Amino acid sequence: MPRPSIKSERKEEILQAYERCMALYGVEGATQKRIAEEAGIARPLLRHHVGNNEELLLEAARRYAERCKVSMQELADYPFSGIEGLLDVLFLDNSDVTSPADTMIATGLIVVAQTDERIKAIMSDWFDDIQNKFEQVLVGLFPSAEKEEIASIASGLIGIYFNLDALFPIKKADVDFQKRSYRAARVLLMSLVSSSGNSCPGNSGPDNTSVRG
Amino acid sequence: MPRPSIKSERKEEILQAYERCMALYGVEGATQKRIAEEAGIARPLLRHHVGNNEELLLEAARRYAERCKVSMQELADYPFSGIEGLLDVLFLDNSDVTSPADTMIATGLIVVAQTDERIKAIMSDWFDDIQNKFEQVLVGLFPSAEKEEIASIASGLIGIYFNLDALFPIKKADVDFQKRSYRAARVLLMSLVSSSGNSCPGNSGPDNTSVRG
DNA sequence: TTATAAATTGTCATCATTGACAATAAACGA
DNA sequence: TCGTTTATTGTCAATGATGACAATTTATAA
Repeated sequence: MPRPSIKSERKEEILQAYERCMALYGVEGATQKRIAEEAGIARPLLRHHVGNNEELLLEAARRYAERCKVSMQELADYPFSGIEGLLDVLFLDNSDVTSPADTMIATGLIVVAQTDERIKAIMSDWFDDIQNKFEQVLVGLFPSAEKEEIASIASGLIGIYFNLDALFPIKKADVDFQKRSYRAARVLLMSLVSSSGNSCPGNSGPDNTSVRG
Repeated sequence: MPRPSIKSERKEEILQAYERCMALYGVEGATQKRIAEEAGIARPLLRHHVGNNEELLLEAARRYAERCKVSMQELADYPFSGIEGLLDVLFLDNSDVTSPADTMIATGLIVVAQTDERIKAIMSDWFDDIQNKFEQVLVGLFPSAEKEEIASIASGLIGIYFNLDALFPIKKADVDFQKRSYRAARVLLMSLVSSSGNSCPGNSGPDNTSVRG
């Protein structure tokens, strides 16, 4: 008899709007007013569907981490043919493991993690998962490579990849920067080719292909 | 006859306090109240010595970029003996090219750059300078290496280095992560050893040495 | 149709932040 | 000592953000 609850859907919409605001204005700049406008609803509904500011932030962080986990699982499950395949997925704009906005949300949440232990725990797990999934991908590509070497290259790749996304607002037009990141990532991957027994799957760069614009 | 002006000194103190607040609370979370408390002065003095919110932010961004420029110049002037010397300066905690807080300030300013063209211009120059200085260092270490290869490795190193700092709040206790970043950076540098005609300056890792705590 | 529970809207008090200005205290030269 | 300029403090209004609640509307089952 009651009116059917759409709380879960609305909550999802609100948290999505929250993420967009965090990416654009920073965590502290993502006010309820902006979130409500972005979601196209009235502000009091934020409270109704999710909760007060504290609950909003916590739920948004949880949702963000969960969303990244799903993306990373897809990455880990993807049947990469070789180094170039992985590089394309990570650095060419047709795919979307994560978006620049995602990385900017992460940097904002990491700042908050300094003063909020719950956010810190969420983001710590968030990063561990990313590291694990990158290692899984590399193990798939280089089964005979040393585990420590795999882990190091994974961390390096993540760094280069995150850096590219984090600088997107000021470097989106800088194709050279994108190419350099691509090449550096390839150098890291190539080190696994030579150290393990694999054959080299070619080393032609992205050169004239379209890069993240 | 007038009372001597200490505006420049006070301004410096205020902007330093502003940076500390940005690193801890994010750009939007760095309120005048917090800045004044951090600087140990009364809030109206912010206005007196620097200006309103807009001027505060712009001056802080300028000062930050200038400070990084100086650090980067020191890095470029440093007489590195070899790969390990550079790696130590970048990844071991006795040195301080930039601090984790600096990287967090940068990520915050980059978010603001999306909605403020002046900040965007400042941060774009900021990054170009860092890229140039890293390339200078690498040219010094590998004079015969290809220019494009130098540029790529520089970008990769910057990414790994920034990533390490950006994740500091959630990974400061994770020595493994720091070691992995170090090793990945070494792999990048080693690629220049083999591609240019240099002799290999050794490949012993940081293993049991103290890493950024 | 009607009861029920949820969604939605409207509104208000409270608090925090900012901008602005007046008033006072301090330092230095004449 | 006195005058001038600056630093510093105190204060207030305006704005914006948040939390809370009442009132209304809506959708469904009985």
